[in-house]
Amino acid sequence: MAGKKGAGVLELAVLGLLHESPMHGYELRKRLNTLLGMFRAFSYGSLYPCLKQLLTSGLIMEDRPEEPNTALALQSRRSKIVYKLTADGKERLQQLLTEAGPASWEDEGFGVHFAFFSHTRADVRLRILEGRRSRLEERLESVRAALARTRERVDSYTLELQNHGLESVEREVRWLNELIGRERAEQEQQARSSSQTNQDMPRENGR
Amino acid sequence: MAGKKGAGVLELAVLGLLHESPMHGYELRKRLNTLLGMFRAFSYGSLYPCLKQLLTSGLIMEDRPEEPNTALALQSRRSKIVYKLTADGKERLQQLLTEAGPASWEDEGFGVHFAFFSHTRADVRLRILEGRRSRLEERLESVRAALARTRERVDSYTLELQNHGLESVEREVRWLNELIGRERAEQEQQARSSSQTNQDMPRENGR
DNA sequence: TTCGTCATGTAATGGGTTACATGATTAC
DNA sequence: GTAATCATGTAACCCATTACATGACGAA
Repeated sequence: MAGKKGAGVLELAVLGLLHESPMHGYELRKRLNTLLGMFRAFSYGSLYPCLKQLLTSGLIMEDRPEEPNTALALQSRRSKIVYKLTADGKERLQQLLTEAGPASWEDEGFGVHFAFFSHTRADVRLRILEGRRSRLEERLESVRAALARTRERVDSYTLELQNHGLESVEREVRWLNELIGRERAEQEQQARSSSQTNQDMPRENGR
Repeated sequence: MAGKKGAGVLELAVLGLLHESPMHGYELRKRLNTLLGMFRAFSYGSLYPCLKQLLTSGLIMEDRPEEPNTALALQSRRSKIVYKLTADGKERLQQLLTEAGPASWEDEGFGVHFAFFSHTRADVRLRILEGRRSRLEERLESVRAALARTRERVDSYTLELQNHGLESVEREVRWLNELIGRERAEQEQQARSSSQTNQDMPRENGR
């Protein structure tokens, strides 16, 4: 158990998708790439090794529905391999979904983490959104500073590029602001209704 | 000529920056990261090996300005190393700036290629912009198709993510449209003025 | 029966990061 | 004189890609 760094983004994505429903690799990859569509695309060369690794570490298992009545005794020669989560896998997924750190708000990971927000605790969601926002704001500030420093020394295409980048990020920040606002409103509403019924927020007992 | 794949994006970026003015590695990296600000950030761990490789392949050379009057006979112990392009390097840069292929319009390369558009031929610029646009439109189409297929089966966060991605890309397409429009207008104007004067005036009048 | 798609995999490679190690210069 | 920053470099590793190889299955 020492070391054994997970496959980063892919691990979460695979576990998350398999949690929604069991699947075989090929389909997994398609769902992956439509899910993340604009952000990333994985190839088989990374997916299958990842599945293999998850298998050997006991987070997923093969799940052959066994519908062999149809007179095919050896139907298993290079057929589909459907994977599903094990108990350990569910636990691992839960763990991944609970940590709100750089991995969850940097460029590589944010999309995937966001995609599974409906399985994520509300407070974690909020911290991830805020983390990403402040990350982007850092970037904005440093680029704006650089832009102010070098004003008039850059050619028009460079300027155009930096402006477009700036505007894109500003746009994402506005998007995050709106999401954060919604999350906060939701939390308040929940807090209100729970204080009404004299209950403190149940802190995610392990089910 | 056999093999010797260049260091991808970095090679172009380094050659391009050094073409504008000689620099040492540390400064190069800063300029690199402000130039590309929103898109990429390189670390020394990739920059210095790249410089080394460019050095050994003769595309850049050390350029010590030699201002040693100040009584420092051994001023060179671990001092700055300023690099500049060689003739080969300039040629290579020109070559890189002339090819309008996937490398120039895929996500990884587009920003860098665009950043040096002022050193790029007008027709190449146009083809790169159009290449990127059609690349993005492909992506839009496939995501929209997927979205239509799975409508109502996805949870709200996934939907939110996909929508945001979609809008981001649509926005970039609009940006590209405008740039392409400008480029075309410029080309037409140049064509017009050159046809106007091509009978009695020497062609090639630079401003 | 052949072609396109579904489906699973591996080996070689690649481009990059992190963490580390160290020296030089500047500001206080 | 010491801390921060400038400046150069390397080794170990990581995540993923490309290209390849193979096999099953349905439709023309």
